Amino acid sequence: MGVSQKNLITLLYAGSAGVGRRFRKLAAAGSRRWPCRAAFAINAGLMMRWSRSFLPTLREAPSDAESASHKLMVRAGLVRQLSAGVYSWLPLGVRVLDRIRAIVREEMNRAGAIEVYLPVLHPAELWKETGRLDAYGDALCKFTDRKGHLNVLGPTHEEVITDLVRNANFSYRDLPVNLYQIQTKIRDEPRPRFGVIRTREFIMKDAYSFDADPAGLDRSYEAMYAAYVRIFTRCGLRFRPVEADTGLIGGDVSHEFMAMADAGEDLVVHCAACGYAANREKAESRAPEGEPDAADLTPILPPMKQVTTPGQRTVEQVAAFLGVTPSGIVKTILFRTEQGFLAALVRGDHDVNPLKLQRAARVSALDMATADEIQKETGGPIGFSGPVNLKMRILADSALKSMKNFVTGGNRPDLHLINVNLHRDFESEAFADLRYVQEGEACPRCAAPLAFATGIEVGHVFKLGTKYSTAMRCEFLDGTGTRRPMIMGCYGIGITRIAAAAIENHHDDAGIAWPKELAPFQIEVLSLKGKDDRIPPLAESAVQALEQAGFDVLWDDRDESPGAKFADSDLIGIPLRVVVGKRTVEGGTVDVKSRRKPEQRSVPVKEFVNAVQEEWNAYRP
RNA sequence: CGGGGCGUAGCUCAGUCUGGCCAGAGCGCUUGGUUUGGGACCAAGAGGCCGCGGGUUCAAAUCCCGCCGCCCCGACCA
Repeated sequence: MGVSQKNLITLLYAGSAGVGRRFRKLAAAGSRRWPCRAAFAINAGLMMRWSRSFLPTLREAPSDAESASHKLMVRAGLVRQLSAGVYSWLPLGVRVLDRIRAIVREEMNRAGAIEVYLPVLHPAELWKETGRLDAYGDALCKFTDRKGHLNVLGPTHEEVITDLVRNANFSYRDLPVNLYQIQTKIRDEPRPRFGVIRTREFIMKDAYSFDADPAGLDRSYEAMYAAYVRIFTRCGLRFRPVEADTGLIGGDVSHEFMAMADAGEDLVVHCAACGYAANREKAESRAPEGEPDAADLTPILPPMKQVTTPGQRTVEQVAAFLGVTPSGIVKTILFRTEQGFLAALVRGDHDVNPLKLQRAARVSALDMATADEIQKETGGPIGFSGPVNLKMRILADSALKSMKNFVTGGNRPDLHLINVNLHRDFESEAFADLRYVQEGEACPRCAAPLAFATGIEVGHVFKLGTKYSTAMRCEFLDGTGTRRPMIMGCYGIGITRIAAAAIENHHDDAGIAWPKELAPFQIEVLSLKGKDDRIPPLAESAVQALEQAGFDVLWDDRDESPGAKFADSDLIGIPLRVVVGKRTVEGGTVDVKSRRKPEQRSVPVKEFVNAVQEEWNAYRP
């Protein structure tokens, strides 16, 4: 008790001096021990006064917010919505974006990628070259300029980067090259949702690699994959790389990086036993073993029979009507392709996966047939299609191999067939995996049951091959003097999405608890002034001591009640909190608290910078 | 694109079904005072094209028509 204010201020500074000097010395010596902190040691950390910034916190979440991250981002004053899927970023949010961008830059540069900055405004001609002006669909924002030229607001940048590289006139000696940018993308999403997770305007890091041969692409891809693991680890995300489908383009490798969270839009199929993970489009399951081929049993099978099923269109209706289970029914789904119509056969309780079907059928476009088309092609109405006497390509899911005496549509109104059997009653052109897996099925690698989980796609790496380089003649001269298309890869990261995913992964009822590397500030100093005018100068000296130690500090210097400050502090989720108040004046101590721990430490002022440093080192992730 | 819901103060919402005092509350904001270690208290205030346009009516936040905006669910499995 009764330490004079001057002494306290002196002590607060003294506590920092050692740390500050140590950082300076290390920086001067070019030490690699604290590469990230070196700059801060020379130029002290940054300080912001709450009262002079723009940090509008809200006690209540806006009514249109649904997910935890959406509510908290608005309440903590990180973002404000302007219109559907369009957000303004406020100072605290901007600082989070800065941290994410810094991590991404560091890791991309470390992986050998080179930063560029490409336009958002693209001439439509470029998009015509690859056919994507039409193929991209309604999500592409277009407008006509004053000269009457059609322009595109870039939703992605394959065309622009490919144009840039083809005009650079690279030879094989210049390859590989990997160019990246951090840029705002515009996509007219049909349904923006979950706050900043799916928006019409968002920040993305996109990288494009150009290689001379497939082995080079493999190396580029692996370098990006490794960089992504580092990036999402540093961002503190609970993530998992999952196998993803690439469609028919090249038939190559693709992985999505999913932050596992309830607010996720994507379904991840994974195996706890062996680590297999894939998205819903790509996921497979192990076929049951030892099933007899239906053909072997043909002689003892009962004859196929027609049954009247008035108005029974869906699998559920037919199953109930005939007293069978959906797994005893075969669904016949018609698709329109560029080569005409084809029928996909799957078990009644299974669902056709158009991507797998497209691949198996080797067609480039696939659309479900309309009711009119079904009537015309099968002779029967929708709901009564079947493979018997059907005159078109028929592909069957592998699960049909072990089925016998099943039910199908009869291609006539109110008619189904029972005791239908493969080979005897109809033929399938091929058997293949044509369906989505279901939860609990056997893992394709180890046969353990597969589990489902939702995730937020925060990154995607993709072996493009030569789709764009061929279409746009992005070529290089190889060692023999031959012109060859470059082999491309593309690699995206949703910058704005990471902020939301990090909050989904790190929050509690009171608010956000930022991962160490994403926090907008490292320390928040609360001054609980009351009527004591000696406290603000003490708080300021504490802030300065922390700055000198290299920390970025937010100082809540507002004239608010303690309760309001504590509540806001928990809400915005700065990792470490330092309280300067009555106890500092009376007892010569400040309170240091980690956002991740329930209790706080009371430490003498002369030791407080070291205590903060200790807590900072212990803060995970 | 289909279905559902909502639109009243900066935020959360009541009032609308059953038309009728000056359109309300809490939070936030301003001023004064009292408070000050977990969203303080008292008092006085400011703040509304009741989403927009049209109609019905003596009278519309409220009823009718049209439009716009926002949110949620779904997007064809025969």
